[in-house]
Amino acid sequence: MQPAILLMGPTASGKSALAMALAQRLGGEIVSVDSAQVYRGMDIGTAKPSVAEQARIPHHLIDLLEPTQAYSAAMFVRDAQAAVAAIRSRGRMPILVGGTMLYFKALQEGLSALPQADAAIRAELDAWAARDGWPALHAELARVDPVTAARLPPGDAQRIQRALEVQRITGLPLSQLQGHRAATPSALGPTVAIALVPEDRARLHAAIAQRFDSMLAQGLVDELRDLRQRYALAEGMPSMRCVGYRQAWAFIDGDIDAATLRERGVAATRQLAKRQLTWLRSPAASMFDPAASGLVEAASALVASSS
RNA sequence: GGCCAAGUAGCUCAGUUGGUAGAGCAGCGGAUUGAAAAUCCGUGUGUCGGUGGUUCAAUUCCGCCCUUGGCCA
Repeated sequence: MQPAILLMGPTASGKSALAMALAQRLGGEIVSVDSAQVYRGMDIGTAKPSVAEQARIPHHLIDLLEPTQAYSAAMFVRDAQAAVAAIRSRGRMPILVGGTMLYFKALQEGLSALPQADAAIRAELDAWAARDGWPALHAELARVDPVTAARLPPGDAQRIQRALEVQRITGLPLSQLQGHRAATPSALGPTVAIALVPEDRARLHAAIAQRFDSMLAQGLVDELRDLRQRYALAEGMPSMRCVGYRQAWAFIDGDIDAATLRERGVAATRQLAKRQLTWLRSPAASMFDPAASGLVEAASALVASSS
């Protein structure tokens, strides 16, 4: 079986261009590993491949949902496995490219058998937290799942909420359910992993600033205005928490001026890149095959020639 | 040219009634199991514009100089 290529790296590192070049050369199709590109209409701020690019090389897992909906790591694993299988069945090479490292990890290691999110329970927990604060929910978690509570800081709202949610739905502590992981190595088959790690942080920062400026010039703010016109969007929705959109939202509402939008958007992108680099350095990254084949040299050459 | 104000962390600023300084943001490091472009944890030595003086001790008081902004010529 042909290996699947896993191409990961921080935002603005040139992943997409490299993926296109690889797909062209190797007869591949691209699978987006990106939690933001799944939303329809969010094109500029997610640096989504253009229509022309998508016509040239087939892309998967883009434009899956309305911006009012929510995606998840589990849905990604399901969708990505299906996409990889379909690409292989056509005799082509799957090229998974993106910066959502949790998705790569979930795909490679599998997820425990846990219930999916429950909006009603989350709303209830949010109301509780608004009244008593997250430390109170952390205390509740310590009662029903001491192991998870010990692992989480009292301020980690999202994980505390998830742990309580799982406990309520199943009646079991998350820590117990997370014990065994439903690994799915066979689904992905052999892989070759390539990580694009920028050699110089200052240059990455410059590229990020330049790219955000170009998004603004392309009409990021107007794109969001149109989306808000067409959909009943709310600030807390996963799609609206994406880098750039969150800041543009505040600008449209008049909370910040244009200079602040630019400054905060660039900073948020830098912080995203930093977190992505932390993933790449972490022990979790060693789950990926040490990229040993000549593909890596070929990829490096492509990167060099394109930059 | 004269007068006034301001020069303190990358940025915006606080502060020390004289005992060499601290917030927010940024940056940096880390965590990461159905919202992950999310969520969270950790991390603050900087000729306190320069230089002379007073003092046991100056970033703080005084003189001179430099820079920036404002007002007057």
